[in-house]
Amino acid sequence: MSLGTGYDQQGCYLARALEVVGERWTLLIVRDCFYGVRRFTDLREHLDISRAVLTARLDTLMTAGVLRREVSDGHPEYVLTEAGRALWPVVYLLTKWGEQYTSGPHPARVYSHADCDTDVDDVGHCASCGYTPDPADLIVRPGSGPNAMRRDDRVARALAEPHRILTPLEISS
Amino acid sequence: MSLGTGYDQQGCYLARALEVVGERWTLLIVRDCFYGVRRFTDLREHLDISRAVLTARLDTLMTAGVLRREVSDGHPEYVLTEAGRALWPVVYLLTKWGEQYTSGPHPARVYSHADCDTDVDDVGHCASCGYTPDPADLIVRPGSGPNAMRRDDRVARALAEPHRILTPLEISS
DNA sequence: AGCGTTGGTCTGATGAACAGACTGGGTGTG
DNA sequence: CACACCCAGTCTGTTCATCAGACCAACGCT
Repeated sequence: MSLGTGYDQQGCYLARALEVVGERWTLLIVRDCFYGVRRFTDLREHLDISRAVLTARLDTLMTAGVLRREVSDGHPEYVLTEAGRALWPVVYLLTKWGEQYTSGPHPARVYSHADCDTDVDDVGHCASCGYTPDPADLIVRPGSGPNAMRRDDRVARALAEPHRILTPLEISS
Repeated sequence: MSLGTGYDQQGCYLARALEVVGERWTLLIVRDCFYGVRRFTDLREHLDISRAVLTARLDTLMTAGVLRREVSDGHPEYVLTEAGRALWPVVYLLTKWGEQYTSGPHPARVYSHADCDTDVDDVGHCASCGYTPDPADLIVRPGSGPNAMRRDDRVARALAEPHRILTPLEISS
């Protein structure tokens, strides 16, 4: 996509957005970045995605301005830009939609507002504070349902602990 | 997808949601359904999608419970179910994201609350009523920017008039 | 110098999407 | 009735994307 084979409706911004985040794997990569995954190998291992495709996706996300590549102590890290962080509501709502409308009522992960320790609702609103917190002010933790923690890789194990969104995840080597 | 080649992370509801609405064309089809497009040929013509792929997508959307097929006066019509209508916030937010973060600041379409005639904001909220209206209570109209109305098919012409979302679109033959 | 880890690229096989031809049922029209 | 036309698909051969897995270069460690 994005090379002329895209949705050819230049007037429509939904089509434009989908050229960036509508390809296979892309939104899952973005979600992992929100969870604090930043390294090539960690993304690859957690998503079970081929190296070539991951490289391609990171490239389109970078040229679209969703991710930025930062080299810290020799290793590249992929971090969300402003445009990338603006995708949080989309990721959150789609996850909630999947929870409600694809079989199984047990949330795989629960999100709470760090400032007041209240779980946010289906649209990301914090009832006790009366507003919708930034993703950076949310804590993810695994839910209690049987669907929690199906995978068992280094990233999934790190996410077994409550973790603040948008902060780097500590991944055991 | 959905035939075993899907994202193989059963614990994650985002992945589940993407198996339904994450394929190429799917969300554009859903958006057109919100706009009141209901017939095979109209979808095909407006989206410039191949017949085979449109058939496949309608099938997965129906088995996922997003669309329902209703035969009225001999012709099948595809209408959004409850689960399908629940996708409105996702469609709306992604469109707004595309507007903000892919070049070009001119909204292709503008959405207003039918009850009070106020344009809704970037998260779909109506400032004068103080809540977020249902999609069925919104009116779409083309924006004034240069990006409005690039296409010129029967559906695009019908959408040149202000139109209430989720009501069938009158398409000239 | 040799080995492991990280972050990739390259290659051949498989699967999905595309354009365009074809089909089959219903609907007017002469 | 015969005929054309429209609508909603299916079928086919080609092109393009994805996949698994091999390969490779840079760096660090011992």
